[in-house]
Amino acid sequence: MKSSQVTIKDIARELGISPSTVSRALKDHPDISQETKRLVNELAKKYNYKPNAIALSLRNQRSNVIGVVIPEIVHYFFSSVISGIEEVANANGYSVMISQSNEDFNREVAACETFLNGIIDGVLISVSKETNDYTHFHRFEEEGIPIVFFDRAVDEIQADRVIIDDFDGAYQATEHLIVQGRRKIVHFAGPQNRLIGQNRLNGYLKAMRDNGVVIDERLIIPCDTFQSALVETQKLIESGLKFDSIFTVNDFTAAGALKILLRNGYKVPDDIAVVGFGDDQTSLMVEPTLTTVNQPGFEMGKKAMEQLIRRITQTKPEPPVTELLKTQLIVRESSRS
Amino acid sequence: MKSSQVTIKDIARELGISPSTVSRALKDHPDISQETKRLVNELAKKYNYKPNAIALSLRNQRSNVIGVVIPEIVHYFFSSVISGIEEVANANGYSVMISQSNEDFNREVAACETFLNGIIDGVLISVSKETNDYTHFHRFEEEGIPIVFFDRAVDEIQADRVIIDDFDGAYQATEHLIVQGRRKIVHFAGPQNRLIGQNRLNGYLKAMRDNGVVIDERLIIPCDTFQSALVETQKLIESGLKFDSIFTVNDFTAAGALKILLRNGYKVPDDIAVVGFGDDQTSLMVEPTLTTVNQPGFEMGKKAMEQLIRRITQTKPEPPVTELLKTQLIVRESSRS
DNA sequence: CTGTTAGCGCTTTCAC
DNA sequence: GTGAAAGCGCTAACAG
Repeated sequence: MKSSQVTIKDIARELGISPSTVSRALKDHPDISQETKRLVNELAKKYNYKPNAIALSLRNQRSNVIGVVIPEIVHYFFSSVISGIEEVANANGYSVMISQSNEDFNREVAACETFLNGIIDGVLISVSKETNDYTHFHRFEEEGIPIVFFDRAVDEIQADRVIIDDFDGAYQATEHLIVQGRRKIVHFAGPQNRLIGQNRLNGYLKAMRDNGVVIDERLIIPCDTFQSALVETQKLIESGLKFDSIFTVNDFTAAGALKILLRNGYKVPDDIAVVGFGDDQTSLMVEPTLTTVNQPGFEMGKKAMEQLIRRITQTKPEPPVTELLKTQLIVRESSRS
Repeated sequence: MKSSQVTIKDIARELGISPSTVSRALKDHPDISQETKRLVNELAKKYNYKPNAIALSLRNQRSNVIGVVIPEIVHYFFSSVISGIEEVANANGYSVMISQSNEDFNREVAACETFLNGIIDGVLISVSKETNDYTHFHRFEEEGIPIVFFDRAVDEIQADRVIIDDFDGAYQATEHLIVQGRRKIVHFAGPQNRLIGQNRLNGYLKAMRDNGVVIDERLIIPCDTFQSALVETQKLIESGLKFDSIFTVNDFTAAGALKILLRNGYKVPDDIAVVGFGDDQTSLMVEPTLTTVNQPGFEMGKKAMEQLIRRITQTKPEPPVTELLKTQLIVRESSRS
């Protein structure tokens, strides 16, 4: 933000006309003569004139900047969401400001504080795992700044949300295994204090019941990282429990399970089938390729941003909307009989 | 950016004093009486007053916002860099605006254009693979906006850079293979219009020469994605050329090569050793685990942001600085004899 | 100790 | 068809 920017004043001075005329000429205002417009535009191009976004923001009370509060960018899913957000933002003249909470409550609050300084027109939020107090979100409501929650929503706040149909995704994945003839299906489950973990477990349970498969509680194991999957899978094998497949809460966990299975001499999918969740890039890279559930992250980002723009530009208030995005089962080698 | 924000004027009106007094009171200016300060601060707290960042930016000619132009956030490495950038930015009161080029030249130019609207104090850039024309970068120089390049720099622009010692990393990786007794080492090389691709190739070449290994040009193949590695590795095998190891420009390419090798019945590392670059999460998940070169992404982000802040706040011009970050060879199963 | 004024860059009434 | 003036929110020089 150094001083060398050309302003409307500079052009006006050089042409011996007033700033207001220049402003109008640049916006092709009908009152201005063709000749003046020509002169102004010529000079603007020559000096690479760009309207000063900050001055515009101050004047218009709109910055065309939106804020994103997101747990951790380093997950493929979240970075896909950001790409979707950016896609729609760019297409509509918005810029995107990003702040990570790193799943830490205090950082989330700090991120929201920063966004309350008047610079943003609206905010997209995915709530951190730690968060149980929602006052920092209320501040946006007070200021009249629209919020759209994505992926991780909060019931206590009246706002739009775009979320994944985790239940259905897990249901499809489990039913797929059953259709392939599997019955002793292990589930490596996510944390049960979060909806996402609950919904995926519930989808698994429902699919089992609907298909008359006996549920063995011992096959439902809390495990949601690559590292813990290495440990838990080995324990599972050594436990002597019979199982013919594993459905995991995410792809990293599946990759860990897969690795340990192979190292113990199991054939995948012949002996044990493996299904992940998320359609992370990794699912294509492991050998055999991993059956998984596609989470439309990019799509989610797009929808969330579209909804936010709708809120920012709406004239009359409308009730909050929840958009549920469908998942898609992607069958690959790790489960194909 | 709705209207409900409390301003200095509002507080002044309610207290029957002037806006300037309020402004001064809020900054604890020595001229203002304790009583007035108390009154002002009380009201400010009561109404949740926050200084309007946009007005401040316009006034100070500094926004405390920086821009980041980055190829693709969805790579673990780049998102680590962003985390590093954010870490330092937050600690110093800066906000971060992100724009992805998706390795597309036109999008990179568009991203730069947007950042030229006066909203940013400085910019961090990692150049897209496609970029061969650098005029859009020059615009920042003209406007007096400092640039720091990270990871993918450009010789044609005089600016700070924080880069990985790609040459040394590639040298170490290659020498490691040689020490393991490999001689016919394939290199899947990155684009040669980027320093990063050049340096990694050069490191490979130097290590070969230093160790008296004959260089076979046919074993140097342009290939830098998972998908292309699937194709190129198969072609390589079918070509009948003899090789005993592959060193790739990144881990995804290594993962692709690994997959095809295994599918063709090769044992890794017994028949063919594979070494990647980047220490992506994937390198641990594939089977066997992948020997790779650690790139300190988070560190890079921090250093780049620190350097940018130095530029933004510097009083007298100083010559450009290049910071070279050391890599570390991580030996895993894919190359251990 | 506090108020007035001017101005950051831009637009938009209102006036001629 | 064009200009002058006011104001978005804030601050700093200048006056008292």
